[in-house]
Formats: sequence, structure tokens, C-alpha cells
Amino acid sequence: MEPSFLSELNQIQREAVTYPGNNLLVLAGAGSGKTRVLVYRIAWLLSNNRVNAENILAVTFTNKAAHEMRGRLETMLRCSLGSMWVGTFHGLSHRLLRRHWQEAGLEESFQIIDSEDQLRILRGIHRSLNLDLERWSPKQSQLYINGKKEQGIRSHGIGHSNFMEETWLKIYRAYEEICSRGNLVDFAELLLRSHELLRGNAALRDYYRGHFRHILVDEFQDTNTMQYLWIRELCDDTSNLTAVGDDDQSIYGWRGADSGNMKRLDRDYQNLNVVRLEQNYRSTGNILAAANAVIAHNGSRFGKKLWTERGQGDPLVLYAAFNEIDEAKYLANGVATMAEKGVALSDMAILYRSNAQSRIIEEKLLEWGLSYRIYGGIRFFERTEIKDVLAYLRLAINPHDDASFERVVNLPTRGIGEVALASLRNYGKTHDRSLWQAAKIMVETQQLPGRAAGALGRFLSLMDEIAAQVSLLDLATLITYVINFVGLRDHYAKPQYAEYKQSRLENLDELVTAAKQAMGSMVEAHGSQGLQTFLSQVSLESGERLEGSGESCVNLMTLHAAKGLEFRSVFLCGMEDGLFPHVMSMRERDDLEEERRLCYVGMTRAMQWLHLSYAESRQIRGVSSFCKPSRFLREIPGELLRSETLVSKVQIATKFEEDLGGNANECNGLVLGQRVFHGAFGEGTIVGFEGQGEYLLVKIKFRDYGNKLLSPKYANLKLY
DNA sequence: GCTTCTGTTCTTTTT
DNA sequence: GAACAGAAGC
Repeated sequence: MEPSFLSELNQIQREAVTYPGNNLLVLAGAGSGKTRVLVYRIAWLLSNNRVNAENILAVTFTNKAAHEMRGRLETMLRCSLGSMWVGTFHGLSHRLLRRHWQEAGLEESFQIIDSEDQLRILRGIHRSLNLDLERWSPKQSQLYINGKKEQGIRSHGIGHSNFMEETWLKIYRAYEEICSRGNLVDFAELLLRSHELLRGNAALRDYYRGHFRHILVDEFQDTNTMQYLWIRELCDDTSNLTAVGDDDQSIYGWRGADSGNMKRLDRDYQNLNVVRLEQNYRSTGNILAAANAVIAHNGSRFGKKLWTERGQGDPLVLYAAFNEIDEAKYLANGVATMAEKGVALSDMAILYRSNAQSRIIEEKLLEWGLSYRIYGGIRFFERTEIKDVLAYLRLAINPHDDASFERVVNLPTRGIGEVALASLRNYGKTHDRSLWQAAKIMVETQQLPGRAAGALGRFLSLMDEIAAQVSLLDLATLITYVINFVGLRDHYAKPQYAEYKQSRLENLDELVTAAKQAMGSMVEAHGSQGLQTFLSQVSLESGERLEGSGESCVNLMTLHAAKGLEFRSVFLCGMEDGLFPHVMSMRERDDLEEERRLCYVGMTRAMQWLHLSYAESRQIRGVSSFCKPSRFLREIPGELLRSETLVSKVQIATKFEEDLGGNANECNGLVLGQRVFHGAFGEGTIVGFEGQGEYLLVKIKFRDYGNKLLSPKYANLKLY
């Protein structure tokens, strides 16, 4: 008997969901029900006992996607799927390594470090190798090391090639050493190490291959080389692989993702069946036609054309703003107009290429009294004060963690300065010891000046005391204890941190709350086991990006952050060559194509209305410059676009001035809407003002020369 | 050890 | 324009 939920799918979706063969690639266009197919396929596999939940492995890229998938399945099937492996590549790798730490050559208490910790370690290495900061940046080394790891290459696997590489290799080796001594595992290492574990251990590999009968991967176009190999290790020709992805939405090439992995599947897996989902359920015909037209300019695509049964809908709206301020006003006006039409704020999104664009938009939304929320920014567990506490905890269960040692040894200040630290580092380096060991030895053998030795000694016994408490207290109590015992609360309450005091102290309390919550799902909340679990969880999921405000808000985010989301109304702004496509990506064809895919992603977020805008001049990094409309705009067929006209610009300007109290549409005797004559540009109309006082600029729409921003001091305008 | 000055850089970001 | 890092100054 067929499960009833199959009737909710279209013919092709159903074909993908019930495909009986063993290797399947679903090429799913934007809005074609990609996640739905994945979830339904798992549900189908589980129904009629085709497969047991524990024999399924489902891989996603973000924790959010993993949670959503599990949640949707549990709702659909009305049962708990605790035994099913659903998670991110990193989360699943971590699970494997915790289970098989010994075989993987790790210690049981290994810790996960995030990119910031990694960078700190690298900064230390650069310092100790006396590298010229101008030439060698720790950031670069980080890219190098992670790049190598993502290709599965260890330092000993690299032959000496050139001078540059020679130095990087030295850094890579030093880094590996610090990580292995400190028992630290970075994000790339999680994947690499678990891959090596499986590859080097046939018994283990065969066990997992036999265990995971079905492997399903979401967003396959975002996999990098290591992730591909990781899957390949778990999934040979006798397993069943389902990969879902869209090569047109591959926008993470710059961090190693290779949509070529989709083509590689075709070579590596026999009888790969390719199913294309092209019916779009999200957008109107006009929006799809425009998006299709843009993406058609890319070469080397799998090829896919979205269609819809929905009507054409409204045309796309294009607004040529005078500058970024005018654009922001247009956006605020557009949002307000939509809201008057009855569209909820939360159904609208303003998308931009880079975060720097958001500031001016926020400003105008604020002026117009429109509430908004921004996706992105620092997450809870990435905050300084939180990471400080976590470093104490990490050091308590893993004293050889040099990164954490350096972070907290003098925080709050306890008289352990740069000089004392340098001798510790030096001792550690020459005797191959961790900073903790170096400190112990140097204090005992009195190799340090008295004051420093005393301070260090006190720090060491402080840490010993914390370590002793770990087994006595439960997680939340332990954290409270640490915060107070080491003096972090007093530290952040100091007058020099007055600016952050409130939020920092609140965050410390919030950390305790988070610990209490985590304890709810723990078998044992006391001791190092519970702490271990908490620390790993925190590194792998660094917490919510935004507060769940109950109020309806406009969504502001970068194009990258918008992937996977949809909104009734989308404003895609900053459509200028140099900004989007970004200058950095305009040279290479591959980079430009990725930008175009980003444009495609942005456009296909819109369900009903899509507004595009660009500014004729824009301040970037403090300097104003003229801009050309984005080449992507030219790739949209003209008949799909409607240009917003000057009339509305005046209205916008007027509305804005009215909001300020009505007196701002007159400046220095110049009035909004007034006709003027300029010696060079001829006749024009005043459409707005920027700045004030001696910096006042008048925005004039000239009959023959378009928009100009002029200073009335120098422009010598004649009124008439 | 802490504050202030100066110079430098500047897409996109998850784990 | 602003955020951050390192150097200089107190």
C-alpha cells in the first residue's frame, strides 16, 4: 500500500521520492520543493518498514537545516526518530570521532576549536616564527591550512615547491603540533580526521557501510572535496545515495565548495539516475522569466528551466536612485507602501551584497518607524565574554590547551605580563611542553622572577581548584562558580567597560541559563562528561543568530544569508557593477558566474513582488563615486521591468521631509520641486537635499543630464 | 598595565 | 567611515 502523503507530490517529485534504484541525483531548481522531496523520501523509506531509522544517514550543511528536517519528519510520521543520524557534516564527524577517539589517534577529552581560536593560535605561531606582518598574515595561513585540509592534505604530504610554500609549510607543521599537544580539533580537522579514520580502518568502514544503508545529502552543490570523499567513504556502489542540489545556487565556491562534485557523482556512481525538478511553486511567471534569463548567461550548467502554473504577476520594478541615501529612502518608502497594501513586514526582505550596505538602510527604516531585523552578526557563543568563560572551562578539563591558556592567564589582569608569557612560550617551544606544563615547571624550579612566579603560581592553583570543582558541581552551578571565582563578573563591571557592562553581565547570566537548558537533555550533568558535551555542542552550534522578537519585522540580510528562504516581496538593492557583481569577482569568469548565481538566488527568493534598485553614485569606504548599473540588470528582458519614475522620487523626498516636521523641504531659500537653471546642465528640478549647513547639497534632476548632486555654494543656480 | 594615537584594511560565512 | 591592531605614551 502506498503511503497517503505521496498524493501531496507532483509526478516528478513522486518519481524522485519513490525511486527504487540505488543512486539518485535530484537536480532541484529554486522553489521546486527540494527539501520536501528529501524529507518525503526519508518518510517513504521508513514507511512499510523498507528501512529502519538507524540505517539512514542524512547530511545537511547547517544545524538549522538538520533540526528542521528531523522536526518535519517527526511531525509527519508522528514518532521520535532519535536513532536516526541526521546532522551536519561536522556534527556527524564529531560523533564518529567521539565514538572512536582511540582509533582516530585522539585523546578522549579532545576539544573543538572554532575559526577564531584557530586564528589566535596562528597569530601566536607567526609571532614565534618572527614573520614579517606585512608579508605573512595569519588570515592567509588560515586559508592555506584549511584549504589543504579540505583537500585531504597533511603537512607531511606536501613536497617543497617554492619559497612561499616553504614558509606556509612551516606554519602548518607548527600548527599541527600545537593542536595535537593541546588535544584540539578544528572544523576542517573533524572531517579530515574522520575520513582518515574510515579509510585507514577497513573493519570500521565496512561496519558503517553496512550500517548506513541509505545516505541522503542536502545542498550537494555546496560540498567541498573533503566532504565528497567523506560521503564516498561511507557510500560505495552497494549503498544507496540520494543527493539533492542545484548547481545554479552554488554560491560558496570561495570557501571551497565545488558544484563539480555533482558531475563527479555521475562518474563515480554506476547507474546514477538524474531527476530534474523544474516546476516552481514559489514565484510568479515574470519573476521566474527574469531569473531564468539572467542565469542563462552562465556556461557550464547542468541546464534546467523553471516554470510555473501561477500567472505572470506584476512586472519587476526597477528604481534608479540618485545615491545610496535616495536608494535607502526608496526602500523605506517601498516597504511602507507594501505594508499599506496589507503585506506583513515579515513577508518582506531587503537583500544586499555586502553588510556595509545595511547601515544607511537601517537609518532610513528607523526614521520611517519601520521595524526590522538583521540576519548575521555575532552569535551568542561567539561573544568575547562568553568565550572567556568557556576558555576557563576548557582549560579546566584540558590543561594543555594553549589557546585557552593564553586567553585567560591574565584575564582579569593578575600581573602575568608579556615578559613572563614570552618565557613560558619559549620554554614550551624548546622543551616541547604545553604552556601549562611550562608554567608548572618554571614555577617549581624558580626559573621566573619572584613577582611573576607568585602570580603564575596563584593562577595555577586557581585552575586546580576549578578542575576539582568540575566533578563536584553540576554544569550550571559550575559555570556560575567559575564566573564569580575567577573574578570575571567584577572584571566586566569595571568602569572602563561601562559601555558594554549591561549586556555583558546579562550575557553571563544567559550562559548559565543556556547551561541549565543543556542539562535537561543530559544523562549526567555533573563531572567532565557533561562539561565535555556542553563545550562540543557550543562549538558546533554557536547559537541563535537573532532574538525571536514577537513583532513583525522587515528582514535585512545579505544575498548569501537569503539562500533557502522566501518572501512575498523582495527588494534587491545595490545593483551596480563593482558592488554586485563585486569588484573582487569581476575579473575571473568563474567568479563572475558565481556572482550571477548569487543574483539568481536573490531573485528567486521573491514570491510575488521583486524590486530592483541601483544608485547612480554611492559612497564606498568614505569616498563617493559614480556607478554603472549592474550588468545583471541588462540581462533581464526589458518587457519584464517597469521603471519607477521621477514623480515618485519627489513623492518620496516629500514624504521624508514631512516626517521630519515639514520644514526640511526648504533649505537656504531652495524649495523642493523648484525649477532651477544651471550654467552647464541647463534646466532642472530640485528633487531633494543632502547634508546641511555648509555641507548642504541639492539634488537636481536635469532635463538633459539626469540627476546631479550639487553644492548651492558653488553651483550658481538661477531660480525661476 | 592601561589609554591614546596612528596606520591599515576593507565580499560573501557555516561549521 | 569604521573597526581593528600595533606602537607609543603615561
